[in-house]
Amino acid sequence: MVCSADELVEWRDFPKGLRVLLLDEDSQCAEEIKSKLEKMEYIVSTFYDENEALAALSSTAENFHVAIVEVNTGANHGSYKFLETARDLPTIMVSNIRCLSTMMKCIALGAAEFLQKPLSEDKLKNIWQHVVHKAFNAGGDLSKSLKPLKETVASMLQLPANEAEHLSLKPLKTEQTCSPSAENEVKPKPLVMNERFPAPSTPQLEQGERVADQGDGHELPNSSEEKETIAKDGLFSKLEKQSFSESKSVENTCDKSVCLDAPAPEENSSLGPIIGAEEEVDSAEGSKLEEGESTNHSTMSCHSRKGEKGECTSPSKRKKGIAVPPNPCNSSRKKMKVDWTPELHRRFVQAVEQLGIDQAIPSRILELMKVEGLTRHNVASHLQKYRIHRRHVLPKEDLGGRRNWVHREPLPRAYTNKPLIALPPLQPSGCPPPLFPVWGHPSNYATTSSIHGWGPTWQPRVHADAWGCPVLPMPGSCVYYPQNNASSCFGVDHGNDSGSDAWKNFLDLHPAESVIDEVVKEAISKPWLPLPLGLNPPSTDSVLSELQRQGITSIPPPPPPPPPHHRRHHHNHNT
DNA sequence: TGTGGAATAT
DNA sequence: AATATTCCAC
Repeated sequence: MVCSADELVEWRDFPKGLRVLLLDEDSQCAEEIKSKLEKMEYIVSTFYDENEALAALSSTAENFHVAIVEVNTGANHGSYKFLETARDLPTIMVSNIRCLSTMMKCIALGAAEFLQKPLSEDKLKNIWQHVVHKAFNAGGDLSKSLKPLKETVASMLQLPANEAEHLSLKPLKTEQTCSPSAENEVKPKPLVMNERFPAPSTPQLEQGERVADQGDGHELPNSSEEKETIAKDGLFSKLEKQSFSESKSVENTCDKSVCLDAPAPEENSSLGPIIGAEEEVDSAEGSKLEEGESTNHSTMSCHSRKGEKGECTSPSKRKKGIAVPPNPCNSSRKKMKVDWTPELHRRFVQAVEQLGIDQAIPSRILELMKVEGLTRHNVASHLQKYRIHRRHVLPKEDLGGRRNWVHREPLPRAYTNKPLIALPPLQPSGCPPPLFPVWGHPSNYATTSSIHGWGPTWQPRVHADAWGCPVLPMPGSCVYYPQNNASSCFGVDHGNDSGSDAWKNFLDLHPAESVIDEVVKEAISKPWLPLPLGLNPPSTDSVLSELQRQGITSIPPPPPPPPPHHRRHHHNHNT
């Protein structure tokens, strides 16, 4: 793995401070291992008796980051006991024996790895990987010693902690929970942490190493025995102390990200992929929103801001020059960018419909949407676009004489496509909708991001609302369009899916009632706008008759002609 | 103050 | 292009 100088500087004494619980009945052996570990600046606590070890563990569980336990065929049931007890401590089994079943058992019981003695320095040196792996892949029950570790590592990698959070274990799991029927099918490929932090032992060691029986190692960023002289605290020690005293190790993250980010494609080994996030660290107002919005990581993705590769700390960006201590914890957290997935958007549209286009204001929409973590700003922003789209697209389409949404060109495949996944019904008043999995990570659908349905080609079929995925008249359930199927919230996809013609027709002929409602409302409030049903000529008469047919007879006096909004104008406050 | 919205920034 | 931010009249 190629590391730049900066990187090396940053990580050179990385494993330093990692606390290792060493359990080996053979004191000789234990000493040996301990000595090696200490040479690498791991902090070792040796136990010759398993109960002792367990006792120590239970009293100060969080004091260890990793355990190395010796197994021998003999009376070692203890080893298993330890293994079974210390579940959340990454445990590496070591042994002289080569017994597949023993190995198997250890692994099955949760051992992080099974190493064959003798232990090479390389093997020992890299045990930190298990710690990191555990930190990022363990469930919610992260031991206290691992949490700070995780945060810091994430920080150093410019990986928003919260992102790391949901990337790790439970990542896009949500999907299953909310859409029971969403089986296997085309589910969005979850961006799992594993992809980023492959289990230490096996595959990921592409750098070659660590298969239980071979004893070799590879060079890691910290390949530095000679660096022992460095006075700096090891990362681990820093971590646990939570003494994020902005020691440069933290601040430098930016530079690091730069250098890590830059590397050639092929070299993106374990670190490569992780570093996707560059973002200026503006702690100040960043953290402001943080609390409020970061609450639901499951919903929002934390994208990094594009662009600014290197200038993470560009001073020019900071407001008022208020120097905020770069707390590693938030320093890497960014404002999250809401990804308006089809589901989220659908919710939005539904809320808008429910309120009526005229009553639809951010705060109310937000309320109706019941999406935890979503902010009024998010909604406002979306609403703005939504309105713009309506204003621009709808009328325009109308000009063509016939509505585009009437003649079906490219049929929004999302509505007709096979991978429809039924979701539990939306309860307008019920519990907040389960959040959807994928609005998470850019990388999840990087390839589809461009298709957000805004293109000129996009034509809602049922008018509904140009934008929206109309709420389909599916009794009791809605549809969720897996994001990876190249149709984002607007479900644009122009394939011809013959198999779903019936469905298409159904939709064409039976717009959802909510859609109709909306159409009616809009027709009432904005008679000057083209009638949306698309089935009628856009003449006033038609509109009126349609309305009457719907039982609506009272029509408010036409408000002054269009000029929609526009009030004061604006001066530039650019840059 | 806080909110809705348009204008702008990223 | 999609979102976030900023700005400003209420």
